[in-house]
Amino acid sequence: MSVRVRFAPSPTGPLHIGGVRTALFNYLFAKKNNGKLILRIEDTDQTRYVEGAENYIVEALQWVGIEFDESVQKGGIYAPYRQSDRKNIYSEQINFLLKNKKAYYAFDTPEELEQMRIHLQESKTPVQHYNFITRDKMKNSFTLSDEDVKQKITSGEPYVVRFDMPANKEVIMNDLIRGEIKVNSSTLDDKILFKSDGLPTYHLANIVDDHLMEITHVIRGEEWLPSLPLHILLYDAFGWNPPEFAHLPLILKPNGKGKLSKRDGDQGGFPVFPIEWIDPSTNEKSTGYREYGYLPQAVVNMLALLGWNPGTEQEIFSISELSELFDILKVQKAGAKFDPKKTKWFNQQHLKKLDTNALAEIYNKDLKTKNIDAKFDFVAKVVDLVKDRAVFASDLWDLSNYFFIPPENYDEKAVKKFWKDDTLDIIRHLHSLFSGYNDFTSNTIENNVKVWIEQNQLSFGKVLNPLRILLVGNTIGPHLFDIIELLGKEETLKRISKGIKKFS
RNA sequence: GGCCCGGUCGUCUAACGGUUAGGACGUCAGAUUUUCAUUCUGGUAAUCGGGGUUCGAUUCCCCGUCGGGCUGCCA
Repeated sequence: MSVRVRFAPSPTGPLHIGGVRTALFNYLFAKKNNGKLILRIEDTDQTRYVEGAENYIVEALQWVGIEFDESVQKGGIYAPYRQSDRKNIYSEQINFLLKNKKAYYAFDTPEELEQMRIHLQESKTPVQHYNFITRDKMKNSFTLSDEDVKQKITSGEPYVVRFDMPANKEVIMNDLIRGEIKVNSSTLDDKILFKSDGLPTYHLANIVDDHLMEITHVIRGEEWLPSLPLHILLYDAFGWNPPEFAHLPLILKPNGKGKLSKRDGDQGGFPVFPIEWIDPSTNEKSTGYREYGYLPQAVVNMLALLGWNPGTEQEIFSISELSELFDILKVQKAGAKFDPKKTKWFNQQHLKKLDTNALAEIYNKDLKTKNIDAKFDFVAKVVDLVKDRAVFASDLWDLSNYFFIPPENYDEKAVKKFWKDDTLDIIRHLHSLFSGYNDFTSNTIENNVKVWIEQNQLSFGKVLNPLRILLVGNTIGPHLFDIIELLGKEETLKRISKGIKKFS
């Protein structure tokens, strides 16, 4: 049987970076096993519907490079792929469970349920659930006569359908990552499978769809582990074979206390969403990895190694390398704390691997938004010179803006440190020296200047630092003579003259 | 409270039951450099605690402890 896995997000807001990792692991697993990856939208909670969330999910996943074989957009033979479009399927399936006494009707109001919970809490019962004990005191198929139930339903009274959770049954499960897990069903509850709004809950919908869509492996977050026994029992109730399960460890806050959340990103100054999200109700904007300047391949690399590794000492991978190497059995059991610093390092590494033209392409777009129209060749040369010191593509501007705009001011500290009484004379000499050069290439100028420095018994620092200040505005940047060559004779002399005027 | 899952440097992690417990990020120091950055070299630092099993436990078992998740007509 060929592998079929799914990523099943709920369109209740932007996709969290943890969700992206779950999608990634599904993708890698599918690729590794020559299987298919399905995107299924789980929108059975209409009260939590958020405008734009579904589009966001699709765009975000596309950005990181996760492609689906079947989805709402792409279609497929198991369509529809949006749960709100599959309502009739769930009603049919819930009737099957009802008919076979695996599920039952319940008419308790939210207030009555709340009462029950308070009661159980006060009585300090060890297991505080709507279950085989407490249901005898509630309004449901067990306590009401068949006629009453029928009457209530036909009269339009709201009802839910609950799972008839058996008592004292050892449920033995297997998880690809964690191994065997045992739970006694008496600690579980009669979960609602079908809501009074006519839609299924996640529990019902995901079992029905996974079965109908012939999903072979369910790879999802660890937060689903507690409902695994329910799911197994549901497959059993339907008489279906369950797929294999793998529950991924959670991504934790950098300090390790709890799941990573949006707040952590705001406080720690790092994104937790793949791409920018603007909350439609508050207009609040959250910057994404994309807007922050992260490369998608770096995000993928970082995410893949958060909770998994191939067992070698290699750290930098492309998504296709990961697809080759991925092994679900090697996924870590413990939650992994998110490390913003290492994430930056991953980006730096991938930025370095990027070829100059590709990076220049990105930078050129950036320049255009700043209304700077430079020749591509020139941009590429600039990029080549400064790319080693960039962590983000967005660093490029800070690193090289002086190539496009002459410095307006000179850094005060740098001036104070390097501009001495005799500096102006030296700079004047350099100006006339440069004016005489016809060959304005880095090496030639460097050799000439060095000879001149030695002849006049000056030091490099004394000459080159002030010169750098006039050309760059500060004592930073790549090899000075490379800068000079790129700037060209005319521009170099212009900047020196400007400096002479300023300091005269 | 109940149920479930976890615990190797600060962080991500490696280690057929036998290793001087390895690598990476970070950090610190040094080297290189006209500057900043890069780069290079080196240092730093860990098996949660207690019992077992074993000739020998990071590794297997039990207890404790700590951490996390779940406990909704949410997913």
